[in-house]
Amino acid sequence: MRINESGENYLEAILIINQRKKQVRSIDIAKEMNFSKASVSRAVNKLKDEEFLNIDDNGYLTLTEKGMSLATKIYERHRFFTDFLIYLGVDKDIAAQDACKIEHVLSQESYQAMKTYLTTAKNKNIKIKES
Amino acid sequence: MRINESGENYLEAILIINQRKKQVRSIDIAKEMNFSKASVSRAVNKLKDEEFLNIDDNGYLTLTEKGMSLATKIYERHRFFTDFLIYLGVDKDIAAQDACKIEHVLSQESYQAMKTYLTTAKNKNIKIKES
DNA sequence: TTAAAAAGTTAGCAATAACTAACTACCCTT
DNA sequence: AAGGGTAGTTAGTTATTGCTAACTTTTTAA
Repeated sequence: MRINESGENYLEAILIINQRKKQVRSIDIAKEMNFSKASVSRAVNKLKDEEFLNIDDNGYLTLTEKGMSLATKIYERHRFFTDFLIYLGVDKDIAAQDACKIEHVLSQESYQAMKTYLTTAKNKNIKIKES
Repeated sequence: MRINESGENYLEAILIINQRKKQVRSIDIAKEMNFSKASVSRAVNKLKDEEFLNIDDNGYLTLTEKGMSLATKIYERHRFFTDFLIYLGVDKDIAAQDACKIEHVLSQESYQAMKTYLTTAKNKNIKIKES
C-alpha cells in the first residue's frame, strides 16, 4: 500500500487549496489539478482507504495526521527546490515546474545536502560582497 | 509518438553497454536493466519503429543519429547530476540513484543553470582556500 | 546427430492512472 | 412541484510498462 507520486500530488493539492479556502472538496481538487471529477473521486477514495484523509458527510476532506505529514513534506520540498533553482538563476515558473517533478523522487540525503549547501553558499556570497 | 522516461532508459543502457562491448543485443539490455527478455524485446522494437535504433539480421542494435543524440543527452545529464550531488556532499551511490530519477525530467534551463553555477562555485571555493 | 542452451518473439496478465459517459443525490429557484 | 445546476460515483476505456508462459529459431556441444 505504498503511496506514489500521484497520491502525493493529491495530498499536496489539498494543502494548497486549504491556504485559500477553509474547506476542500473533491471538486476543488479537480479544478486545481485540471483532472476530471471521476479521476479525483477515485483517487480521493483510495487516499481515504489508505487513511491519508477523511471525508465527512458533506464531502469535505480533512487530512489525517499521516496525510498532513506527507503533504507537508512534499510541499516543503516543492518550495525548497523552487527556491534552490531560482537561486541558481532559473526563471521562477520553470523552477516551480521542475520542483513539481523532483519533489517526489529525490532522496532525503540529496534534499538535505542541497539545503545545507544553499545556506552555506548564501553566506559565502554575502561575505564575498562584503569584503 | 513522444518518447518517455522508459524509452530514454533503454537508449542510455545501450550507450553504457557499448562502452564495454562493441556489439549490443536485447539480451545485454535485459541483463543490464534486470528486465525480462520479453519486456526488452517489446521496448526495443518500439524504439526501432520510432527510429531511435536499428536492429540488424543478427539482432545487434545500433543507435540512429536521433537515438544517439538522445542517449548522449540523457547520459551526460546523468553524469552531471551525479557529480553535482557528490559535490554537495551526497554519497556517490545515492547521487547516482537520484541522477537516474531527475535526468529525464529536469528542464534544459535548470540543467544549464546548475552547470553554470557548479563551475562558478568550484572557482569560488578555490579562491577562498587560496586567500 | 541429437539435445540443450541462448536469444528473441508473441500472447496474455497486472497495476497505475488518466479519461468519458451516464448515473444518483441534493439544493435552489421559479 | 418541476427543472436546472452542482457534486460525487460507477462502469468501462485507454495507454504505459512491467511480468510470465510458451513458442520458434539458431547455435553449440556431447
